[in-house]
Amino acid sequence: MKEKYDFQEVEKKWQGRWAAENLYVVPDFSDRPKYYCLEMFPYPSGKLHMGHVRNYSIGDVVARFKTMEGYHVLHPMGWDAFGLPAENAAIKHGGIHPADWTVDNIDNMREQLKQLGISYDWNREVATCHPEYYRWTQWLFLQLFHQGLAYKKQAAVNWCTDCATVLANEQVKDGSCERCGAPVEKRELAQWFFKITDYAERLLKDIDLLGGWPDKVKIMQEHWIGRSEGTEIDFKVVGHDEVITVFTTRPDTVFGVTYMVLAPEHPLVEKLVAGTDYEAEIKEFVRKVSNMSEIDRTSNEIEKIGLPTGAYCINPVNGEKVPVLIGNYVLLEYGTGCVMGVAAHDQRDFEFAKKYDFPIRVVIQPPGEDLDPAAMEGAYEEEGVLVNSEQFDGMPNTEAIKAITEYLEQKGWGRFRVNFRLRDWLISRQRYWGAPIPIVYCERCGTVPVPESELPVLLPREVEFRPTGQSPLAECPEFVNTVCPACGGPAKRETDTMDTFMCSSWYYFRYTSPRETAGPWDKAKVDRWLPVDQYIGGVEHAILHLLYSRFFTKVLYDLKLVSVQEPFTNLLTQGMVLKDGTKMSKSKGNVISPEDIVARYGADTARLFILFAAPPERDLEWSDQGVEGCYRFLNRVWRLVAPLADKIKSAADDAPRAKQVGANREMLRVTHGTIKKVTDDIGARFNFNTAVSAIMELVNALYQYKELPETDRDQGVLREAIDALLLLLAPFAPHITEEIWEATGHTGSIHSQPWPVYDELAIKEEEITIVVQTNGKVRERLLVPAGLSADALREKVLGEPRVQQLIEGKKLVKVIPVPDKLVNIVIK
RNA sequence: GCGGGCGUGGCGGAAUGGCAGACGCGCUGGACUUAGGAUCCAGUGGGGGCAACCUCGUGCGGGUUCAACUCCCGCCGCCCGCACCA
Repeated sequence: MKEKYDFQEVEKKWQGRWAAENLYVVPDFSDRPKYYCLEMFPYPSGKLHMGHVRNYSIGDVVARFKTMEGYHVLHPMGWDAFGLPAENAAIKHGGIHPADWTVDNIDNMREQLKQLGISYDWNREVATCHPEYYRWTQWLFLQLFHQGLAYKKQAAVNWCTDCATVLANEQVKDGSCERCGAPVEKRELAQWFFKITDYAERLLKDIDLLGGWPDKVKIMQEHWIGRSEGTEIDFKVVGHDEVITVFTTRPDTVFGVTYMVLAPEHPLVEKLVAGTDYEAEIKEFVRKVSNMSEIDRTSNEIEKIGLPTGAYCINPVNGEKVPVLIGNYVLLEYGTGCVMGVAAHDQRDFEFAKKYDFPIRVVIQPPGEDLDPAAMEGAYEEEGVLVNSEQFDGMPNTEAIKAITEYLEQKGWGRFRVNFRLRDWLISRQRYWGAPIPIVYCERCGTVPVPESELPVLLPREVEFRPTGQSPLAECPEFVNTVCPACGGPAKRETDTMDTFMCSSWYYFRYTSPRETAGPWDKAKVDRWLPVDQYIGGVEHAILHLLYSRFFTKVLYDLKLVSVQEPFTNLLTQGMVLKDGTKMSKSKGNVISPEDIVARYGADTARLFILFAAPPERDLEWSDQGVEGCYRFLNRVWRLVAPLADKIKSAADDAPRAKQVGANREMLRVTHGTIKKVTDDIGARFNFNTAVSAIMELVNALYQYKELPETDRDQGVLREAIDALLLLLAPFAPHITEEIWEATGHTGSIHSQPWPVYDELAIKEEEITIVVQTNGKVRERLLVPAGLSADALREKVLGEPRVQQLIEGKKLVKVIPVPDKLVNIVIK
């Protein structure tokens, strides 16, 4: 073994050998229990960033650990390779084709991942932009289409002005594009949607099945789905043959309605004002509102404005005529796009009514109080008893919710209804670099799905990349013009491509049979591997990717294409990598490049630091000095073993544990205690940072131990300790441990060894230092035999002269013995 | 506004309700050395004491308990998510 740790040489050597020996290639089937360890695949943006390094280092520890524990582990990697940056690069730099740009980036990043020594089965690599992959993305689209789950409709959709394409609801953040931050507008366009709302109830209910997910993510999804129970009530419009249907969660307040507000874009508005004095003003207002950016529109600061339409509608329960307005705060997308105004019992309505002088009618009376509408300073939203509500007077409002709904149903004026916040998933994108939607429009046959046998609908290579608001495919006649699969007549292809979240909603199935050509996957293989046992990635995907993937899995389950209802059993959302307290970004100039770190310290150091510096789900503060420390530690391990390697080689195979005494006994104890702690920290707690610190402590103990005179130590004990050290460290620092493993005379890769098992007997202490407290304060430490019962411990401690001194002259109130830990003596 | 998380030395962070600060960084001292920014050893929360020790200490204020960083209640601060949801 060389005297000095040359990480470059070591890492290169083993990366080459692992690849040559196919060490990480996983067979499809095995008798061993399976374990599917998956990290979110990256968008091939060019280079890995520290977030990737963290994500994949965590996954690699889990995968290697589970492999050593004897599981048949699937640990694949691939590329979320369609998407805007490639196309934007083509627009910006001319000359470079998105496909070439993407392939170059993939090659580059694959190389980086290999340099990190992550144990991927590269035979299973997939890239979503590959025709053999998107062929099946298109195939899956067709399955949804045939199920009636894919449909095209004209709708006011989110339009990113910068990306020049529509966005899904989930991709709009604070009224801006989630990706580029540009303002989002509303546009009326015909777009393809997936009916994820059909699955809203199941997506919500099955959150219960996600025991291994962080509560935070589950709550976010719950909120996003946003189930609420309420009542729909029909209000007839005076003088029109129209009905305004309103959704409310408070049908108990229906007798308190004094006006009605529609969303400006509500389809009825135009009809109600046509030909009236109000028409001009309303139309002007609607135009103004719909031209506002999403940011301004949804801002809380904005003043609530209402305009009368001149129309009136009839409250079915009391026959009252109430005015119909439009209001800028009413959202067309939610509920039925209108709100009934109950000023007395809704704070927002209250303020609105004050501003426009609508009557405030109390219909819920708080217990023991008499609300005076004139004196009210805010709405009363709590529970109470109904008043001014005819036959419902005197009923507690919680009961009235049900009773009034039943009454309305009986009369045919309304109905119980569950409403969701979740909208259908808009999957059309007016961009080039995505999977084409496999649909053809024929003048005679209408919308015709491309037959499965004609997939994939290939992306043409030669197109113009100008962001015009139309897909570049639309300007490519060779692509657009086709024949109708149904009648053979001339037809035009759909030119929108699919949201890339569609590609990433099923890739984890594809890994199980990545080269399958007869279908998207081989059912037996999918059944072998799914569900994913551990999924690891950033929280930023808490809603988008994870919700879409759950939706896909449920659809595929219903189609009997997969046998699981949920794709990911356990989810770990890793924290961000920060520098100087903030996210690394080019503009802040605080980016640390993984390449530099690997070049300077090696992959093992980089991985070790990132796992040591913080628990995985918390944010991690980057520290150059911390990296130095980890580098020092690996050097320390090297220097510990280097001079001993030859001796260890020739040591006996087994240290006779039972016979060891003194320092040897202690060394064994530390060794096995460390095995126990590290096994628990990785396997049960995912606390890699404390696992690493336990290994560091083992190394510290070994440094002490090796300084002993040779006659005082046992070669077998030393060897056992060093073997354990290497095995425990192997998932974190795979290269250096492999090198030392070989140098200490082992044959076969360390990564194929069984995980060490601790010996209960070796850990067992004969004597333990316990703490003696009086009134909860530490006063003494005593060495007592291990395993004393509570009673024996009490007697033993009270019998000690030093303890006698402590309690002398005091009144003994109580003694609490905690075996092997402490004794607390309560005295007065 | 609603929901979630966090708050512990100079720093990153440890502590199934049971010795607060493991491990690492930094710092201080020592050893080795021509030299060390290498390595090894020791020390390192505040205050007090020559010392054994004493005392205070986990954002703040209460509570439960023999015992609270940990559990409960009320605040304060920071971070994240959602946000006119009818």
